[in-house]
Amino acid sequence: MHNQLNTQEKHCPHNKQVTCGNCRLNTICMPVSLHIDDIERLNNIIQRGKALHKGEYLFRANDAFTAVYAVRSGAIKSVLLSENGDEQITGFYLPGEVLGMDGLATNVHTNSVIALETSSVCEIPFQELETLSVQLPSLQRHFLQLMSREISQEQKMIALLNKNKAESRIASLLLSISARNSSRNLSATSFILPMSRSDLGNFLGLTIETVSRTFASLQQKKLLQVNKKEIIISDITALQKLAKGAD
Amino acid sequence: MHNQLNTQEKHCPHNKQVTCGNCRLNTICMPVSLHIDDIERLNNIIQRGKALHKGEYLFRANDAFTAVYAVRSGAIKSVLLSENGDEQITGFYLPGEVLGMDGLATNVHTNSVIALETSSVCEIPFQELETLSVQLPSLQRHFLQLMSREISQEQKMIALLNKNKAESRIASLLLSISARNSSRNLSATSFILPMSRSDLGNFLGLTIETVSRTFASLQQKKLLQVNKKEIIISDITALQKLAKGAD
DNA sequence: CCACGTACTTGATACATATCAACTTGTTTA
DNA sequence: TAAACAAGTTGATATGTATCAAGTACGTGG
Repeated sequence: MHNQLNTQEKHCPHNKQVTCGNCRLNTICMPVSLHIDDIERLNNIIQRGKALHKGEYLFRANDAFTAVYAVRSGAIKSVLLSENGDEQITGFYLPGEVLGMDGLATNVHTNSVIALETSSVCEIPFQELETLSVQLPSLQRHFLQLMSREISQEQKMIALLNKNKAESRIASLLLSISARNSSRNLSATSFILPMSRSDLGNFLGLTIETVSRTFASLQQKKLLQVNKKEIIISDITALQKLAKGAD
Repeated sequence: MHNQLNTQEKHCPHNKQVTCGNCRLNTICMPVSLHIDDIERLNNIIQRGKALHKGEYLFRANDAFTAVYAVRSGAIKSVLLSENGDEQITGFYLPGEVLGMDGLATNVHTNSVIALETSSVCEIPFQELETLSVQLPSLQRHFLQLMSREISQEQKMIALLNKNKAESRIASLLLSISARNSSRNLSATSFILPMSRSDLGNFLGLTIETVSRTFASLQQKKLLQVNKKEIIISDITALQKLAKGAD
């Protein structure tokens, strides 16, 4: 029922004729101006349609780094486990987004990556990607840009955590998901959160109680309607103001 | 007087015969197994010895991205300015470390980069680096690894900010500087902090008062001796425990 | 040498959010 | 259907750090 909102993204695992060339997400995943036959070459190295059920791992910390992954459908989280054992969610990944570059520095993944719901991903073997990049400078450029964007995102996250209060953090996260949905031609104001309150709190550095209270407060202020994981943004301007505000 | 500790790193701006091949920092900056003539080619594209005085900008947010930079001597901070005007220090860079990749995604820098003390940097024009990378796969690899390491670092930073209290944050930062000094064959237990309390607080998400009190407390617990910016680590084991500890 | 500004320290109080606890709701298992 | 469990909500209290305020130490320029 709720899932209906996502229907247009449901991936049919038997639909094997999807290619990078005709993938609806290619403007997000690989928005690089490649010649049609270059896209074909990229297409040839990609393993499509690896399916994951909710809670399943795509890879675990300390696994060998062999590939990066593009999310095709569903939603995925990446988790860093610190020495003292507790977990830090380092990102949520939605369709069209690329993950797994954390393993590049040491050839070993530092994060574990887990499906938040039934999902599918395209696997892009790194060695082939690297080889192909040498021949296609724009592909190399694109890949560097992907990583640079990740760095920028995390820097903004650090600023968010250092300066902003609970309401502002929640507002920022909701706007981030809203914008990413919007770029996939989904509603910017009405969507289902793929993650639990606990995941949200972990990611944003808040307890689940604070997350819960903040949703209640935003709802009371008429900026949102919250029903379980279903979010309707009623006043996106106010939400944006909140997200920017130093408090 | 204090600066004596750093004497061995002081860069003589007139010493033009330093090359990548003989640079004492090349194991940190470009620890890539290049043939001797490949190092020479890298050397040829690098502009050496750009000098900066304390407080001077290397580049500013919104400047065009044209190069990355390796710190040769001194210390440098990078600062992200958010929409509401307040600043977030996103990193401190010590000799041998590479910065400036924040501009890659959009060809415009998102950070401003400022010298914390008299410093010098090597400028590595990005276009040339990119061209050379195509011919030298190990250089390309190395550059990707630099970026990946930056991502990992920032993820750890996010975890630190989300889970750890003031003492733990300060301990982590001191240990980070200690380790980086150590890798340059400087003392791991006795050094001069290049940044102000205010910079420290900004970076770690603490007020300067809290930074000050935390130093006082760590000193009282006999983990440190603090004298202005001079730090002597007395009990590095306890400090490591503090840094890991969830509180 | 003194006045001034900047960086830092120390103390008292306020506040946002963590923590602890009880409860609700929905879901799975027996 | 009941029982057990997981996820989320709501309330009362505790706590770490921000904020406000006053002061000290140091370096600079007059």
